[in-house]
Amino acid sequence: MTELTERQKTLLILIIRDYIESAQPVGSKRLAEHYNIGLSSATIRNEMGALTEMGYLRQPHTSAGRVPTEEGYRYFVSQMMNQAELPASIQATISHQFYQARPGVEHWMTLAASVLANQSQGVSVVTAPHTEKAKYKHVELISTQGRQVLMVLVMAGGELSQQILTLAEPVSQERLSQTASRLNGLLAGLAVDAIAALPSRADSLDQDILTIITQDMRRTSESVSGEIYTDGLTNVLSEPEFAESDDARRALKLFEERSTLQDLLARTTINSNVGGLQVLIGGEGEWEELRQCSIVLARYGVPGMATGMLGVLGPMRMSYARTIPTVRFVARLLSDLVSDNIVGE
Amino acid sequence: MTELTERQKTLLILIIRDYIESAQPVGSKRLAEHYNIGLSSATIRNEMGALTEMGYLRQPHTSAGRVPTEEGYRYFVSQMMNQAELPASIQATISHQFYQARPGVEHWMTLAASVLANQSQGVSVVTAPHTEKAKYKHVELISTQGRQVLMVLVMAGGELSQQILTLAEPVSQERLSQTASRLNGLLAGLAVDAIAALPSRADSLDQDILTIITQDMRRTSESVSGEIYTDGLTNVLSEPEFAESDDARRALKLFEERSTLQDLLARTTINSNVGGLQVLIGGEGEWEELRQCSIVLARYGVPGMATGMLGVLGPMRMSYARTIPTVRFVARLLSDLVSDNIVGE
DNA sequence: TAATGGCACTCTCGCTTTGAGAGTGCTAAT
DNA sequence: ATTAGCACTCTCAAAGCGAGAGTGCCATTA
Repeated sequence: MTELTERQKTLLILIIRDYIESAQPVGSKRLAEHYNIGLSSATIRNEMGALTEMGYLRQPHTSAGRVPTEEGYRYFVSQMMNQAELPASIQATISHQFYQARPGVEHWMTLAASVLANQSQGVSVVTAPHTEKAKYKHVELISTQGRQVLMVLVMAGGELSQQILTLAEPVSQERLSQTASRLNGLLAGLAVDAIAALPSRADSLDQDILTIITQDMRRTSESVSGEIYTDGLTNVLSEPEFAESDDARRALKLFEERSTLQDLLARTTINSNVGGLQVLIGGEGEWEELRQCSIVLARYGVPGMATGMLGVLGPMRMSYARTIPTVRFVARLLSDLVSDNIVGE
Repeated sequence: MTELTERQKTLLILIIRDYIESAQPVGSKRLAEHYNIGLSSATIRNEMGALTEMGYLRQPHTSAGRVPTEEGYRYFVSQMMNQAELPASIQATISHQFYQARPGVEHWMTLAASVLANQSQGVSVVTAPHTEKAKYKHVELISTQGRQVLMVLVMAGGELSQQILTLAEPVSQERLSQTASRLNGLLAGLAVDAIAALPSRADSLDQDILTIITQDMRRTSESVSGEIYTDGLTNVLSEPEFAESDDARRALKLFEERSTLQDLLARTTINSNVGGLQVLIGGEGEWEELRQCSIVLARYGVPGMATGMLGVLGPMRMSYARTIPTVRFVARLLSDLVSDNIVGE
């Protein structure tokens, strides 16, 4: 694939921009009229021919305008990756929303998903901060009724896990508190492997709880991501390219089922770092359901401590110019939030 | 509106059943051929005319078959309300799923939503158990880092609320535990009003936490329902009646926005009791977005202690015969779960 | 020699036309 | 009371048709 001339670059970007706005194949005449490039439609036609030859454009049928190929989008995105800051006014609005939201990971995630969905008019997904090597921080045991006990386990990084246990026999709150306090002393800062390696406890209640804690921490460690929040599922339904086919339905289904979504996130972001930003165009051959879609993804958090993902799904002709800066900005914002509020070891 | 003859009843139910299956206007000839009622198409035509006259049926255009009106559906539903148990095998499958799910309200809700969505092929919604008069049960304060403190508040009925607090200055875990323990002693079993009426505490940390607890409990008391879980958003998109118009999108949007959904649940179930079951057909004039939809709703839980809602949204021609028993069964199941695991006072 | 104007050609899209099919209501006969 | 028959109505899908938009190519221009 040969180099693009300066003029071809300008033209290509113009075409893609126009197509993103209008959702309709763009022709040479329309281009020449609407934008005052100093070129006639004939010249543009020639260049379009060249761009088509090189694989950046495509014509739906012999006599329609041109439409960007995945390759074209990829070029387009690579061009705007570096620049493109979110307007200060929008930054302020978003920051403000976070500032006055109720504190708590849960609310931040919901808010982040909502902001992303609204700004980008796409489907957003945010995963809660998560550590791969869970470390013990604190446990609480709260007697509820009879043999029921509510266990709240806090891990370093801030992840929480709650569970209702049913004990073999009723136990007083006092005894539960003592057990919790003993375990807190014993386990503070330990990773799951270290805990598993500990000798059995003499007290049988202590031992039971310890076992459950280990299970719980293992489960947390093994899961690929924290809880998943989505928003804007319906946004994408109004896009014209999804009006007819049920491609949209299938893509949404993918996003609704957490397990497959987790899989997708895991596979695609295995090598993406905090601060980085990744754009998947057309499913990249991997995901049949996403043939017509693009995803903008970023990782946020404090590497090694707790990180999460956030992203936006939209039609392939989504407004990258709007989505990419938004994702980047929200990622930074969440990173700050995490590092400010992280639960230390 | 005069009485229906026995034959008219049979016919009406047959017609609706057929329409629910086929999604197409049903004509007299088709009816006479497929079901062996001992009647000719002409007779059926006459009866259909009568039923149309009475408002139970409608013809989309002069020469198409008949389609049920909302009134028709209402009659149909009222007929099946009493009978209709879920097949034992399905009951067993569902129970089994709950049995082997991880314990915890959060997981039960997710599972309930999933079961409802799958069984009914509609959009499901489940709200977590919630009490209107929140009573204090327990608080935990966990020091995280510097001035950050994680507060976990447990209320009678089992509702949880977590929050990250930022104190004015760092406080040791020991002092936090003492505060928590003092407050637990002081507040056990109290309702929010009683707590608000308490005299100020001497210790300023105690007082600060107390204020936050009060706020939190008030917020919980005021909210109409517990957290909302949904599933199956995409199910409804494959229905033929939503293929073209964006009615589906609007209905889904309604379900995606928790605030409006809460409003809907609040308004429609204000007078429905645990055990009862309510079917909203065509939005009942109240909800423009739901003109083409029906909702099957039930309340579950222990009245006075903690109750929640669950329901299914589908097209007006949803399979009531499948949905109604499922909703009823899951409601019973959740009620049992709540009363078994309720956090006592 | 790069850019342009002109022209013949192609293909889609929206419009109307048309005929088959399904369903109805009415009436006369059983 | 039920049914067979018939004329009538209306939708839906297929087919035909013309306008419009866009293309590629070639001769001409600056």
